[in-house]
Formats: sequence, C-alpha cells, structure tokens
Amino acid sequence: MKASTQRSDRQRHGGRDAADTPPSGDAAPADAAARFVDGYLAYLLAQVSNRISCEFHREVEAAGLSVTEWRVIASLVGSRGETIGALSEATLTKQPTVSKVVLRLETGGLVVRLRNRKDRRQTLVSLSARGRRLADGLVARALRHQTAVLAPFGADNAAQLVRMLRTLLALHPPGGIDDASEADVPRRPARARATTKSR
Amino acid sequence: MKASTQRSDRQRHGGRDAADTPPSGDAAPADAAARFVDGYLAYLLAQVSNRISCEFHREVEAAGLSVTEWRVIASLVGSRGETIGALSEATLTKQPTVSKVVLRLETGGLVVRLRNRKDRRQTLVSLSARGRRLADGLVARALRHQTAVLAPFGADNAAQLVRMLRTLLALHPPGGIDDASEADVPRRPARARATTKSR
DNA sequence: AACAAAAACATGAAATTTCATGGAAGAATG
DNA sequence: CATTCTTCCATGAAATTTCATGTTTTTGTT
Repeated sequence: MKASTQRSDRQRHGGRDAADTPPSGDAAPADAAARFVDGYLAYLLAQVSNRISCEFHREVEAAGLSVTEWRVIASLVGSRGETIGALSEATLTKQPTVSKVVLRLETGGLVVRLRNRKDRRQTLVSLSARGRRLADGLVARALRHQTAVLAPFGADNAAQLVRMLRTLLALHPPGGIDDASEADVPRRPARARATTKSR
Repeated sequence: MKASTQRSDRQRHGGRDAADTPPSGDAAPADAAARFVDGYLAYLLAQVSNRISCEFHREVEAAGLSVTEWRVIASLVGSRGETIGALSEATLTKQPTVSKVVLRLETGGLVVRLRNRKDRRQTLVSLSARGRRLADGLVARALRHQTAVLAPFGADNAAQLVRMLRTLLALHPPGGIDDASEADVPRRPARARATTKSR
C-alpha cells in the first residue's frame, strides 16, 4: 500500500517502443551522462556491502544456514548472550523475525534461550556447544574471506577503511526507526531531525 | 525451510534462567570479550549502509515512496533508460520484485516502460516528467544528506572513502559466479590491484 | 504501595519478496 | 532457414519478513 494501486491492468506492454538508445552498458561512449547513483554514497555502501556479503553467503548456505540465521549466529560469537532486541539491531532484522529465527535455531539445537535474571522480560540467546562449533568453522572462513577482500588495499589503507566505517557507526547511532520521544504530536512528516536518539 | 524443523513446540520458555551476566550493553567493563561481528568487515559495511540509508529513508517515505520504489527511481536519475535486469542489480532486488515495483510505478505515473528496439526482449524503464520532478527533489535532499554524512571526515578522507568503495565495487563484480567447471573462460581475473590513488 | 506508562518479546495476520515457471525474442549451430 | 540454446521479462505460488497486538515485567509517579 505504498504507491498507487496494485492491480495489474496491462497485459504485455502498451505497445510503445524505445527510440534507439541502448541503456548504460558500462561505459558511455559520447553521452557521458553518469547515473546519479554511481556517485551516491548510500548506493556505493549498499552495493559493496551486498557484494562482499553475497560472496560469503555461498559458504553460509553450504553450511545449511539461511542468511538471517547466519547473521544471528555470527552476532553470538564472542558474546555471553544477546537479547532479541540486540540481535535485531545487529542483524538488521525486525524483532519479530529474530524471535522466529531464534526459535528455529533453538529447535535446531544451535542456540540456547535463557531468561535474564536481572530483567525477566528479556530472552538471552547464546550459542550451544554445537552452535559454537558450527560458528567457529564459519567464522574462520569469514575471516579468511575478509583478509582476501582487504588484501588489495594493503594493511594501512585497509585499517583506515575499517576505522572510517567504525567512525561512521559511532556518528550514526541505530534506532532511527521508531522515535516517539515527544509523545504528544502524533505523526509529523515535517522537518527532518538529524538528532538520533541513543539508547 | 532452511535449518532444522519448523515446528514451534515450546510455549513460553523452557524455564531456565540466565546466570547473571548482563549481555554486552555497549562497553564491557572487565571481560573485554569483543563480539566477533564488531570487527567483521561485512558486518560493519552492512551496519553503516543500513544506518546511513535509514536516515534518509524517512524523507523517502515522506515523499510517499517505499524504499524499493525509491531505489528504482534513484537508479533512473541520470539515465536514459534502464532494463529490468539492470534495475535489479542496482537496487539489490530480485528481478520479479523489480518487475512488479516498476509496474506499480508506471500505473502511478512516475516511470515509463518502453521496449528496446534493439532487443525486443528487454523493457526499458525511464522516469516520466512527473517522476523526474519527484526524483529531483529527493536527489537534492539525498546529496545534502550525503554532504552532512561525509562532513566529519574532511574532503580528502571523504574522497578516499568513496574511492575505496568504488575500488571494492570494481574488484567484486555483481552476480557472483555461477558454477565454473568445464568453462574454458577464465572464471574471474580477480588479481586486480587496488589503486587507492585518485580516480 | 498502587497505578500508569514503558519496555521486551512472542504470535497471528498482512504485506512484501523470492522461487519456479513460461513465453517471447535474440544468438548460435548446422 | 530450421533447430536448439540462451537471455530477458512477467506472473502465480510459496516463503520470508514485517505489522499490529497482547502478555509479562520493569520503571516512574504520586
């Protein structure tokens, strides 16, 4: 229910044909009209993130995990227990999805769910022995892959890249999703607020 | 149906409670056990990509577009026409999804679909006059946002970040590699040097 | 302490995305 | 030029994700 209707009126094309211009193949000969996205940071980040990840996802699937499952597992490596909420943030997946994936992983014997004694609302998820074994193998491969990816840059540049990414992370706190601080004004598309609340 | 069964046996928790360790809040006091993902490039890229994008997605939704719709629109800015396949790659969305989104956008009057005369199999998508107006506004805001995001780095570092991202893009072609096997064509040249130098 | 408000998570319903498939057009072979 | 193979896209069915909501627990207020 985003833009316009959802009906699929047209059968086949309306009939109009394109003039002649072949779309941007890769290198435009004369009309060097660059696509906007090719210089857009968010696009570059998304593309790079996706391509790097996808390369490794082959190994993930070979291990019998879905991408979301791998993200959850990976987020648990080196941790003593993560809440559903923390996993949601770490895996870039909405909370209900994480709840379900974790449940699936638990029945699969890869993770364990406990209750936090300090706050009995939260569910603490951690790797089972079997989950840790599986994770260790994948993590080793992941690090090898990462090394290969960063290799072309040399240690210094690679380190700087990682440093800049970390800086960006620190500069842009998560949770831009739900924000209802001033609970009075219901919904205002108004002026963009850059001040992300930290939690 | 990825890992294990899908049944949901358990009602509520099994009953076990966590020991006492509060999960990684943000800064571990004594047990500096860092989560694996916090040093994992793919994770950093995904997080940064997501957070930067999400910040802007508020403006996108304010404009009445879904994220996928915005990605399609943005990919058409500065282009004379993109195929469904190209849009699929640019938007990181599977082809059937793009087909449907484009159809929706067309009925919404934001894009136009034509047939490529050169290759009548492909559908060339381009912005309508109205779509271009909408896109221009969003692109202007997107660039302002990008400027703000890169500001803390200074021109030189910002440029280097973008350069490195572009290099990674060049080093890691899309689509992954199908199976190789008997192909006489070299799988992927790969061995490319990353020129962190100017563009 | 009592009560209201908020937070964390599980769950069913709804929406979106992807998978599998098929038709049509171009390329490749003979 | 007939035949086969591949590519590109659309479409219905299936799977995944998200939304909306309810319950339980914690926090804040009076």
